[in-house]
Amino acid sequence: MSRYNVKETEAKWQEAWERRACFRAVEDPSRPKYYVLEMFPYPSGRIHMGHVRNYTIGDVIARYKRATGFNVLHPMGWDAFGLPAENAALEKKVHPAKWTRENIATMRGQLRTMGLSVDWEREIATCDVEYYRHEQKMFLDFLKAGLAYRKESWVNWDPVDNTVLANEQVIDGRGWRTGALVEKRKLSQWFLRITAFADSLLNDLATLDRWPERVRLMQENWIGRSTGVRFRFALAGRPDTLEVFTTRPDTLFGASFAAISPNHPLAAELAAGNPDLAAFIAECNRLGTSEEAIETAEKRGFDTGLTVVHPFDSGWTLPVYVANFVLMEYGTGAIFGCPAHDQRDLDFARKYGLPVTPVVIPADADPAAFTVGTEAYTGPGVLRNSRFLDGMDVESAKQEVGRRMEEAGQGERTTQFRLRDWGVSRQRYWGCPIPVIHCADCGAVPVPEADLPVVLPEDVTFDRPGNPLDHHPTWKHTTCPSCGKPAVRETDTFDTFIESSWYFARFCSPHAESAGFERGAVDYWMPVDQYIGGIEHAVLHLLYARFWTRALKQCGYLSVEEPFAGLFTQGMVNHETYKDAETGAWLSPADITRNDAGAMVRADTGAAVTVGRVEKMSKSKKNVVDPANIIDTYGADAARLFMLSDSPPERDLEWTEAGIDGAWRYINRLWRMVDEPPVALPAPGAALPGELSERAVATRKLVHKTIAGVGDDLEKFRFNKAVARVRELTNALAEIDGSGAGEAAVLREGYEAVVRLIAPMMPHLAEELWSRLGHTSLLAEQPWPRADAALAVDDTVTIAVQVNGKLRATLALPRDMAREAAEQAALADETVVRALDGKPVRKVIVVPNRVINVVV
RNA sequence: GCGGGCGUGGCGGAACCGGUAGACGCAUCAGACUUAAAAUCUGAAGCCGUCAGGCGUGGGGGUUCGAGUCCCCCCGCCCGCACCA
Repeated sequence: MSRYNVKETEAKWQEAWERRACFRAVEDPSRPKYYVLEMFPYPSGRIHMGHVRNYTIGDVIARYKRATGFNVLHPMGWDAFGLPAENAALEKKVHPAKWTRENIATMRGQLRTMGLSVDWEREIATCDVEYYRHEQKMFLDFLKAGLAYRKESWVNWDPVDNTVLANEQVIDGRGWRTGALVEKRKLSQWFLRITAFADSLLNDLATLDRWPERVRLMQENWIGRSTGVRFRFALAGRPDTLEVFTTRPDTLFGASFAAISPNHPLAAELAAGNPDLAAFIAECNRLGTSEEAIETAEKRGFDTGLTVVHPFDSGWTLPVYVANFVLMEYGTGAIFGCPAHDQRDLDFARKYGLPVTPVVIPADADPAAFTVGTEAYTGPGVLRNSRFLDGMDVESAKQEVGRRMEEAGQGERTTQFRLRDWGVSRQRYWGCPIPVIHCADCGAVPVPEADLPVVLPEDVTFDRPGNPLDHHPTWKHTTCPSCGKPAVRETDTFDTFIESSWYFARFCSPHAESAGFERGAVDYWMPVDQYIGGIEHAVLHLLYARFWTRALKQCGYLSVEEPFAGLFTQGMVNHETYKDAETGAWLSPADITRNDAGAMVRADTGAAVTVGRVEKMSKSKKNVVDPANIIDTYGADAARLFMLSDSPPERDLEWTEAGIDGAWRYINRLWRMVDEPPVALPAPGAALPGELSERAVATRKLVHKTIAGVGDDLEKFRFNKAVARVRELTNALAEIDGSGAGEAAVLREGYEAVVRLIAPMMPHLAEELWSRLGHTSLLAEQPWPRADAALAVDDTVTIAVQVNGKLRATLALPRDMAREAAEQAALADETVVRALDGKPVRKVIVVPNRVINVVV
């Protein structure tokens, strides 16, 4: 018995595909295109199981779509700028460029062993000047279009990384990478006007019907649109006004106070002459935004002594508080409080003894008796105690107040977003230089297009904290493009989310020199038909990419608005965790073995091991399995099969030794079956004989059902079901000894079907078996098999017979049998008769080809 | 707190539109081959019961001839957001 030589075989077919350039993508307007893209990897050093899962899923889609006639673009590249390279520079004294390029080389080699149907000629790395020079140009165009601007602003400062973080990089008041408590600093920063597209980014989510619902929801919440009225209170005894934003202008006659944020300019002004207030503000800021603080923070305020005048009654004034729950970053940093209809305002009012006047009464409540206790009423109802609004519903009252405000010039109806503009300046070295020069006289001047690219210098040192670009002896010194005087370059670099905001377009023409991409190529390939990646990018990356695409469109670069027509978010790869029972130290799966008693112990010492929860593979918990080792031992196909079996792709997958063994066993079983058939098979392409045994006919039916089923499963990302179906067919084929009429021919048909159906999942094995079946063509270039629709349906069906809904028998009957005949057959069945026990039949329900229910 | 998702054998998971619950795999057990083991092959198996049969999809109720699937209430787990006026 020969054995399947994985290593040789996988290498052989990878070379064959390469030689034939099977996966090279060429624009061809006469054919329908399909762009499959997995989120490109950060070159961290080695590939991990998450990559294997991601790229396996993408490759199945790419190979399947190619076989079904699409012109497929399936590229690969590197998200190569970013902090880890600088950390490596500090820790290991390696230059970030060297570290990054070496990692890319390693990981490229590892990905190649997976046998991905990738067009490697399109490979890009975002740290190459050939890549990032184009985003410098885009940025200049955004500047001209008013989509980029500079503003002095408070930034989140990570004291460990010495860098600015975006709001979304701050989690519970801590840096997302370092976990360090974030500080506030004021710096001049570049911003991209993502809010200019807030409406479009929100509304067009509805058109993304091939995106997961929850991703759309998360983006919707992130953008956070709300409509309301922005208006100005007159401050009693002062010439200025206090501007507030409200979504409930209808409750204006229920107002009992106004409140401003501790960071509001007015608060700062008042604090200057009031030490108590200054102390209160300082305390609010100290509390910060930490998880605990928000959860338990009590509503607290400080009465400023100022009052504002009610906009519709000059004789009515409201006290102005500084309140800890009012955010400076949202709206105007000031509100009016209506306790009866807002829980926060109610908590506040109860604490400070402010009046609570209900002005919206539920339709079914008695207006005279309706009161608000400890819970604010936020539902619909009829306006009361509200003068000219009395009797209106909430919506009309909102509009009426807005209208009157606008008439009086006191305010206007507006839309407010939670989304803020995207701060893109980073005080880092390993990123794309921001193409701007600072001149003492002319200010921030864009680098002229002719002077692009601004190349990131590589001769830098990391011996001092802060940004090496800043310390570089010559790099930043230049002359002002506007006045010619000495000036300095911007030493900040771009947020690396910028590179990943347009790489999908670059893949369309990765070698274009005069522009980031050629118009014709992008028009042909974009949008990405199927994008695949982790859920962790649900908001940031995907929102930025959607924004950048809109900005590019506005600047005339391309014609699409949505970069990703379809999105699939895969689950994580998990593994059991292990700890030394005595020391509590995490142990890697490689350190564990089973002793003779079957217990988990340390392989080195034999000491007892505690088996912990199944968790996401992570270095910190040491529960990682290196895919390179797996591929080296079992081959790429086994790893790929394991990734696709059992767990649906959107769910988490538990990596187990038993699972990879199972995959390996199946590969060998299939190989043996095809390599040593029970009878000699007819030549490839030979016609089926006219006479077929009953078993042969049944097998053909299963073959064609499986072909139809697997295609359907792959279309719907049900890879686990596709695998199950193919295994079912394999089991059936293994039963056939070839002795009956026509069985040898049916075995060939069946083997070929299995081989072709597994090709997207296990391409090397499939290619090898295809060749062993006598074909000289490459399977990678063969079309997807077609199911014979006539064979894919059964002419005998198994019908369940129930008595009062309980299963009593199953009958094999011809498909589409007449109801009466089916009913007779059911009533004649022995077990059914016994179950009826002579009782009169009241009714018989017949569901054709499925079930017969006898009711007694 | 708000929003979303999930709950099926020992385990991962199937079950199209309300119609035979447990496909496929893992683990387990028995048998064959072997001096033996591994590998491989054959077979068993939701649970209770000797059989007849009964019970079973987190729990309780409902709709229906029929419910894992639909409706109501409850429990548990996971994810996202978090004072957004």
